Amino acid sequence: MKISTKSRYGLRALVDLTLHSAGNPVPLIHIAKRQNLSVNYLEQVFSLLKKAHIVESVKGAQGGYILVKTAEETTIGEIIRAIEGEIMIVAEDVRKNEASLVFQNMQTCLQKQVWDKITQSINETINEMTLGDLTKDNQSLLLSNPDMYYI
Amino acid sequence: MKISTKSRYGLRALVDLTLHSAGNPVPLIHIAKRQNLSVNYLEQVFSLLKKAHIVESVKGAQGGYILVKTAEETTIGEIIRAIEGEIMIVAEDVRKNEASLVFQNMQTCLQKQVWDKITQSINETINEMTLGDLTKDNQSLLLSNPDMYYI
DNA sequence: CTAAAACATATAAAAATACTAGGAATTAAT
DNA sequence: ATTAATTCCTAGTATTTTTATATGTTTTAG
Repeated sequence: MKISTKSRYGLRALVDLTLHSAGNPVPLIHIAKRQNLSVNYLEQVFSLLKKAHIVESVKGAQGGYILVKTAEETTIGEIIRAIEGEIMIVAEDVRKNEASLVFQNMQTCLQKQVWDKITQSINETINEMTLGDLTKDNQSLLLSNPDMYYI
Repeated sequence: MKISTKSRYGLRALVDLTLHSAGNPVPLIHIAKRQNLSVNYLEQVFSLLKKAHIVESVKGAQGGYILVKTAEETTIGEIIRAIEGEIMIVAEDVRKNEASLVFQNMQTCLQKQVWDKITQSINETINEMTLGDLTKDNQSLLLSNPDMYYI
C-alpha cells in the first residue's frame, strides 16, 4: 500500500507550479528543472491533471500550465485521485454462483467493514487538505528569500 | 494505492480460521478449500502472520494454525501491517546536498502534512477494527445454518 | 519562420506481485 | 516403526504494474 511516484511527483509539481505561477502559465520544463524530474514523465502526469480539470494548458511558445481554481480551492484529494485513480478499489473475486452463502456474506462484510472504511478514511483525510495549505509555508520562505530559487 | 491480494487473502483466511477453530488448530488445506485459495500461497501469508505473533502453528498431523489472542483482541491493523509491512512508507528521494532550502522545505512539508497524515488515518482506522467485529455476523449465520459450510 | 511549448503514443526496463513447485522436518495415529 | 498429515522453507517463474524514455506531431507567440 504505497503512494506511487507519479502522485508524489504530481503533488510536488503542483506545489512548485503554485509557487511560481504569478497568474502566468508555467512550462513543465521549468518545474522539471527545479524539481529534478523528467519533462516527459511530468507531461504524462499533467495529462491526468488536465483531464481532471485541476490544471489548464496554454499551448505554444510562452505556454504552460495553470491552476483552474485557486490553490485554496484545490484539494489534495482531487489531485491524488486524478493521478492514482479511485482509491483502494478492492477487486475481489466474487464467485457469486458457486460460492456458499457464508462465503458471499464474508466477502460483503469485508468489503463494507474493512476496505470501504479504509478508502473512506483516506478520502476524508485528503479531501480536507488543499494545495494552499501546502504552499503557505514555502510561500513565506520564498518571499523572504527571493533569490533562493533557481529559474 | 491498492491493498494486495495477500492482505485480502490473509484477512479472509483469518476470518475463516476464527469461524472454524473451536479451540483446535485449523489446517491450511481446509481454509484453502473453503476459500478457494492455494495452500502454498496461504503458507506464505501465514508465515508472516506467525512472525507477527498473530497465529501460532501446531506442526504435524492434526496440526494447523490457531489464533494467539482472541478474535476480539486481534486488530485488523496488526494483520494488515503484518502482511503488507509498515503502511505507506514514502521513500522520497532526499537530495539533501544539492537541493535548495526551498526544495528541502517542500519535501519535509509534503511528508509531514500529506503522507504522514494519510498513513496515520489508515492506521487509526484499521487499529479500531478487530477480527471479532468481522466474525460476529458470520458467526450467527453459521450457528443458524450449521450445515451451510463445506468441510 | 522559428522556437517553445503542449500533446500523443510506443516501447523498454525495472520492480513488485502473485503464484507454483518441490522437498525437508515434525508429529499424531495406527 | 510406518504412514499420512501437516508446517516450514526456498527457489523459481510468470504476470502485471510502475517508471520511465524516446520520438514525433501540433500549436502558437514573437
